Amino acid sequence: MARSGGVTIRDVARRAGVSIAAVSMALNGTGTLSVATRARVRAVADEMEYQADSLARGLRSSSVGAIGLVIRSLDLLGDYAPEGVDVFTRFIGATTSQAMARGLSVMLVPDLTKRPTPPLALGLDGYIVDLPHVDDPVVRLLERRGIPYVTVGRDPDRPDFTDWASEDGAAATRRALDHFAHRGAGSVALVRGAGRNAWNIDAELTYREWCAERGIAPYVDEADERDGEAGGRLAAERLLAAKAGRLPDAVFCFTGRHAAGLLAGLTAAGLRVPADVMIAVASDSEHARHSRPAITAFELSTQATSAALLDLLQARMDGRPSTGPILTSARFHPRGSTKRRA
Amino acid sequence: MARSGGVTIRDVARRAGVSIAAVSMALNGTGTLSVATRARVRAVADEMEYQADSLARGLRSSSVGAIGLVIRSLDLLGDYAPEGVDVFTRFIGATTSQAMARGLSVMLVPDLTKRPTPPLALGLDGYIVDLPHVDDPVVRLLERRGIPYVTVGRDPDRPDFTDWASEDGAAATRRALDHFAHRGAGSVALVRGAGRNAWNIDAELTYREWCAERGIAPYVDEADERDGEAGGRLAAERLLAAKAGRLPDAVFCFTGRHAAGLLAGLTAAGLRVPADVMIAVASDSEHARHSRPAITAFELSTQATSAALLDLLQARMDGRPSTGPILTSARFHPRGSTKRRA
DNA sequence: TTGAAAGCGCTAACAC
DNA sequence: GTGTTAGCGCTTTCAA
Repeated sequence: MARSGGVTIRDVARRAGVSIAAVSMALNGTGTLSVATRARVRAVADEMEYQADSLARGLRSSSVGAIGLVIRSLDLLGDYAPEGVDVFTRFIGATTSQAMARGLSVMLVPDLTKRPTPPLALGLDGYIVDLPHVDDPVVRLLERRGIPYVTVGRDPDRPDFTDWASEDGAAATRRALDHFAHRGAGSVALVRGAGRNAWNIDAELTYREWCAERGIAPYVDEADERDGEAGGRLAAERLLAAKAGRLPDAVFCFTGRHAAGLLAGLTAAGLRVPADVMIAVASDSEHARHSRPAITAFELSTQATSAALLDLLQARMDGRPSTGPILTSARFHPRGSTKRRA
Repeated sequence: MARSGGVTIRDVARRAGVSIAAVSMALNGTGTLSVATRARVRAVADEMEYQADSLARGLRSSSVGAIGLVIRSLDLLGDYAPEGVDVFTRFIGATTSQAMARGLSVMLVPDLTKRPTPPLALGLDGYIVDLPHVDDPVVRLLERRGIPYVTVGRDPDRPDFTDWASEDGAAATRRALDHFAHRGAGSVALVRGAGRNAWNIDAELTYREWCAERGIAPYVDEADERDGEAGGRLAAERLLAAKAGRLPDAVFCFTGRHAAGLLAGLTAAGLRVPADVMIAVASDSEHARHSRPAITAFELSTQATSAALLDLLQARMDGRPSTGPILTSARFHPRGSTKRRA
């Protein structure tokens, strides 16, 4: 008791001289009550500042008015506030604001397949899963439990699943590669993340297509997201070792920290950016903005993506048909790292 | 039913050949059960992947394993993902990560005094209130309901309340002002936010003290946080009008957007920064970093503050005595906007 | 050492 | 129209 302030439906019923059922109906606008009773009950409830306990209500009605947000990349990173990575925190803020506007609360949930399961995690009305990876246990769990969910980026395992929204990664990748070409790059390398998610998989695909179209030999390296800048530096070393004399004219990275590490690694080896090698990154970040030179990057359309996701999720929760997938476009910010004469 | 996956305590009891009470006791380590029974029940529960429904559990035990996070500044701003403001989203990420490490879930809650009350809001175990303002209804509500809470920044109304943590605003303000003085500033103006919170109130106090110590006439202006950059531009106009011939050598702002607007306004009026006027801001942000010149700013120690708050909150929830308040120190980043010869 | 039973606060059938 | 009643899944006396 008392958790919701002491005053329960029983108190209101007593005071209004009706049954608790009448109170419930009056307040929820259900059942068949006379207008008079309904009004009187409402008045009494207001006066007593009665608030239905959402726990108890949820227990009955299987709906608590809250959704969960799982950021798979952070689960894998093992750090929910990584330095210099504001992509996720922005996304969280945007999603929260959009959800609140719809009367939904948002709960940040860490990998809910790990024990102990975060409290309330399985009681939420729905989920947004950011970047599910191949064979993702979180998606499997939600699926098995029948909890509605939508994803950021398609589920790599289920081409038929349409409840997802995402930045248009293919468009961004092409834009970056064209930008390189336009700035005189003949060969372009790619440093993708290690995570088996749509973001990494699809952008690599786009890159390979683009190379094929131009008869360029692709060079794809992979850096672990968890390694952060160090991962980028390792990629630089591998690149230098592999392509010794014939370094690519440009490198496209997927994460800000890799890009920053790559920049540092190449610079340390005596190369000049952008004169010798250009660098661009698929998602803007502190690292991209603060490197010297600043790294050309895409600013994600977080607000639009969040709104799309909530539209999709609410449709799912209400049993309406899916209108997904929904693609949003990132804004391109050319910076010093690609500043060459066209 | 089914909300937690279909398998209930009843199923486990049946399968283990015991009563549901025995299952509850076995799993919670309560009551007096034989070691054998306890073990057997646990085994069965594991095998069935049984998970207690935290809603139902909360209904009985008044504890759901989740805390709420209310960001008052965002409530007032009316926008939960304002552009160029990453202070809050960072804070949310940091708090969530720290909470998860302690087995707590975090729910982001908008102003819970507004109707309709966000679901679950009143059922949470405790709250972190970011920057309560004078006469804050959220604090009053939590107080009245007896829900444990801690605040970021002291509650301006209750000097005796010790369950708070914060950046050391006084130290930062002094540091900025000294930095100005060291760079040759004889007069310094202040542009504070309009919010009646500890952040604004205390920093103004520090500023006035600092001025008094040096016999400098204080100039304090106030810009509404909701106005963003435009608010800073208005402050610039007022400053130009008020101090016509004798402009201050430097201005200290409290928010990144005000600082950026101020910079834009002064520049538009033909003034040069930092040559004519220096600018610094109390909290780092996109605007501070991206302005030209970049604006000298303090990078808040988000992680440390979050950790401190959770320590305090857990103490409160467990009924342990308070060890607050706890102050953390922001890191100073001198940038172009104060780049004058010392 | 165990089980039966009484609720937590609420909603939704079903009687009246 | 309105009230009675049976639970939702769980914890916790209290008797056995």
